[in-house]
This record gives sequence, structure tokens and C-alpha cells, in this order.
Amino acid sequence: MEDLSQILQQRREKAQELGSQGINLYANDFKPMHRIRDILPQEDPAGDAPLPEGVKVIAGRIMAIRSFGKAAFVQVQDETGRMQVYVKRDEIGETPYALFKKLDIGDIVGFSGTLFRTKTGEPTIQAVTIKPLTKSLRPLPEKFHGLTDVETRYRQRYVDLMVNPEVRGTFRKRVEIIRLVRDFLTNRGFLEVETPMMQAIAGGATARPFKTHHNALGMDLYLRIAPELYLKRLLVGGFERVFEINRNFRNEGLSTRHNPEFTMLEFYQAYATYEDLMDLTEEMVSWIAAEVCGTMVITYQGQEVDLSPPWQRYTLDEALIKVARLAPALLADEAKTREFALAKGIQLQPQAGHGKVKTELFELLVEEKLISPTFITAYPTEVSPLARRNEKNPEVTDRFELFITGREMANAFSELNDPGDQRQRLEKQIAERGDDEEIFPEVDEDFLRALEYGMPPAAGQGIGIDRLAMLLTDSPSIRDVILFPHLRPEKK
RNA sequence: GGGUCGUUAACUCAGUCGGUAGAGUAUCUGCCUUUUAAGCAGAGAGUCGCGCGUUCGAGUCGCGCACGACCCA
Repeated sequence: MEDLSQILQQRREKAQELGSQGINLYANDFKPMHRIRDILPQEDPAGDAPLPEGVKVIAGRIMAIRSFGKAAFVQVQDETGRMQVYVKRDEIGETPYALFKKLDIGDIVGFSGTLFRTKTGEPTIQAVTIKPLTKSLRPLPEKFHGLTDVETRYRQRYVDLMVNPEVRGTFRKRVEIIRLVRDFLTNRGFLEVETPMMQAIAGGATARPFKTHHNALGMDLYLRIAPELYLKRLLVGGFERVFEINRNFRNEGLSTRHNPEFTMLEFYQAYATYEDLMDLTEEMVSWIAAEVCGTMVITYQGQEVDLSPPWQRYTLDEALIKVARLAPALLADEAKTREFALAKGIQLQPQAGHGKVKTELFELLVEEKLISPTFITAYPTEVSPLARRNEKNPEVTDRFELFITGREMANAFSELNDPGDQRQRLEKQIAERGDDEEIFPEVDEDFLRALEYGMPPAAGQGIGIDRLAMLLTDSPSIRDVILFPHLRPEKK
């Protein structure tokens, strides 16, 4: 107790005092009958619209008290909004008023009373009864500046949510985005499925996995880096349209765009091609934007972004020529391209081929310039181990990535379903993983066995839900759209 | 992993040239029965992120560490 700050000590003493008077500080026998949003006039609350009649019963957290000695105005907040309650001694009686005076900002309290308008027109509940429901032992952040320290906001998200309404808005939007994705795909005949998060072989992407251990089985398991190989098994099994929205885990660095666990949408459609998915993606993302933001022309960090279809489509080579202004002759010559990349400071492994070099150049010179939604197609086969080769040019795949505001938002391709080609490419990928021993070193034999039964021709896509939420909520950091982003442990 | 910046009361922030730690909000006391960041008067509240060093003396200077932000890889 002695190491508590004065303010915490005072709160605890006050709580003890109330408790010793027989007041239940954590009562749960009060049922609010109304939510704040529902009892306030929808339009122009401070106008002169008639107010709902009868007794209103609300519960919420006290966010501010303006006290006059024998009366007070209290700001009460519930999930739906905030409103004012007027507490007058002569109205509620002396004993209840004395109890009211012991309440603190931050306490959760139930009120009943009827609505009236104050001198300035604000709809206000004139309290008849007051019921303390939960005592708050910690002070809320300052009322004007609120809580702005980002570290505290992420570590104590509950306080952030309490005092920053726009943060609640962001997470409501995130929930809405996920619901709309579900609706969109479900309405098109996609089946939502769940596949393993713990996998014996961490496949479906190239990334360092997290390792864990199953005691009873005596075996190591990996948190998945992608659901891809399992969703494709479902195509083999006969589900022709499947999707999954779930967490992936990658044991890599943290940044404003990367959290170790992040939410990914993956969906697969039999008898579709990557071109079909471009159309579907345009339709889905622009529709979600219209639903969530009320417009397809959104603003992200001060930049206007028009999400109305159709979107720009370039091949990787076209993007290098048109956006990065590379000479077509240079790009066509592998040695010259390599030389150019090295001059740009790109570090290349000796086994990197022409396709890899061009992809590196794209990431360096083009990616950040793709502000408006842009599909990049014809990715080199070399960097696309799970994608189907293009029939006319086997050096590239039937694949696209989608970029918006300079960030990768989606990755999709016509799926490779030739088990022989798939085996060769997975083995090549493993052979080329270089000295990085953390990248999983094994081919998923069961996945190849599944392909040998025959997977229907299909296209599949992944969309980073966190990045989509960042875009549509105008959030600069992935931590702003993840309720509890990963942070190093707080020191004691 | 590298660079830059930050860490002072519960919150938001000042702190000059190295010389007794400051403000607003919040809290407590008194006054105040229609306020809107209510008002007036008073009071209490600090391991200046942690450690080592320089110095008669460190919130301030140096070094190291922790955590965070941004940029880079």
C-alpha cells in the first residue's frame, strides 16, 4: 500500500469507506433499460425536437462531473454514446446525494430519471435514483488532452477505448470490414472453413515460423505462416469455393506494417483464373469501402485514393518501364538488369535469376509509387513457387499482386495443380533458401499426395485484413487496427 | 541489426548557463441548485525510466542498459 501514489491511495480509502457503510461496490443487480443513443434525438440533439417521455434507466461510466455543491451535472458514457445526467439533492434526497458525492470519475453507475432540456438545450436525464455498480480505483486520463502516449494506448488498450471515441470507431470499422468480407464471399457460394493453426510443416509461404511443442505427442509444431496448403486440400476434396479469415504468425521483425500475428483472408475458387479474381477483388474492396466509408474515394494519410473500379493493371515489366522508367532494352537483358540492380544497391544472392532481380527492382523502384489501386501481373515463376505457369510464357506465372497506397494488399494466382511441377518447384525453393535455417526445410509430402489425386483448376488469393483495415480507417500503423499489438514486456 | 528522437506528478506538458522540482487537468478541503474543458479560494501529490561516471553539487553533462516512436536494412 505504501508505494501507491496519493491518488490511488485516496481512491482505495474512499472505496473502503463506502464498503464499510454496507454499499456493494460491485453490485450486479441493476438492469439498464435504455441505451444512450436510443434515448437521444437522432438529429440535432441540441435542437428543440420533442424528447422521449417516461422514466429512462441507463448505466455507464462517469466521464466528467461538474458539481455545484447541492446539484451536479454528470457525463455518463455507455457503449453507444455519452449523455448528461443532472443530479439534484432536493430531487433524489439527502442520503442518496451524500452517496453520490462519494462517486468518482471512472465509476460505473446506474441512473434512472426523466429527460429534460437544460437552458442550452442539451437533453439531460434528471436523476431520480442512482446506483453505484462498479468502483474505479484508478483515475482516468486528463479530460482535455486525453490519453495520447502511444505506448500506454497499446499496453492499456482498455483505457484507450474508454477515453478515445475514434479508437472505438476504428475497431468497429474493422469488425464491419470482416463481416462484409464474409457476406460478400458467402453470397457467392464460398464456404467458410477453419484449417490448422498448428502445423507439423509450416508451408504455403516463405517466412520464419514460430515453433512450439506438443508434450503428449513429443513433437515440435509450428504456428502457421499461411493456410494455403490446407485450403487447397479442400479443393481436392471437392469443396469448390472456400475461404478462411484467421491469424497467421511470422517470426520476423515488427514495424508499422508488420505484427507477428496478423489476420489474413484466403479464398480459393475452382474453375476460376487469376483474372477472374482481379474482377472479384475490385468489386469486393470497392463495395466494402462504400459500405464502411460511405464512398469509394477515400483519404489515406492526406492522400486521396479512388477505389472505384476498374483499377490499373500492369505486368511487372510494364510497371518497371512505365512507373520506374527503365529502358525496355535494359530490362530484356539479364546481365544489364543485374548490373543496374547492383548499382542501385540491391543485394543479390548468386543464384538469383533474371526474374528475382526484376522483382527486387520492382520492390525498390515501383511499389511505393502505386498509390491508386494497381494490379501487377506476370510475376516471374522464380519468385512464385505455388502459382501456375503462364501457358504462353512459362517464365512468368498467372499471378497478380494488388498495391494501394504503396503497400501490398493482396496476392493471388491461378493455382499450380500439376503435382510434378509443384514438387520440383518446392524442392528448388528449399534448395535455394540459402543459409537461412529458420525457413522451414521440408516439402509437405501430404500436400503433394493430395495434388496427385487431382486438384481442380482454381485461383486463390490472400488479402491482409489488417492492411485493408488500415486503409479504410486511415490508420498509419498496423498497431492502430490490432486491439492488442505485440509489445515487449513492460518492465516492473 | 543500424541511425535519430523521446521517457519529469495519475494524465498532458514546461524546466534557461549544472545550483531548493513547475503548470494545467485530475485529487482533497471550503463556497456554489441549469453546467458544457463550469467558476472562486486553499491544500496535498515526484525513485525526473534504470545504473555507473564527471562535479562541491546532475532532471540538466558523459557512458551503458530498458522501453517506445520514426527512418533505414
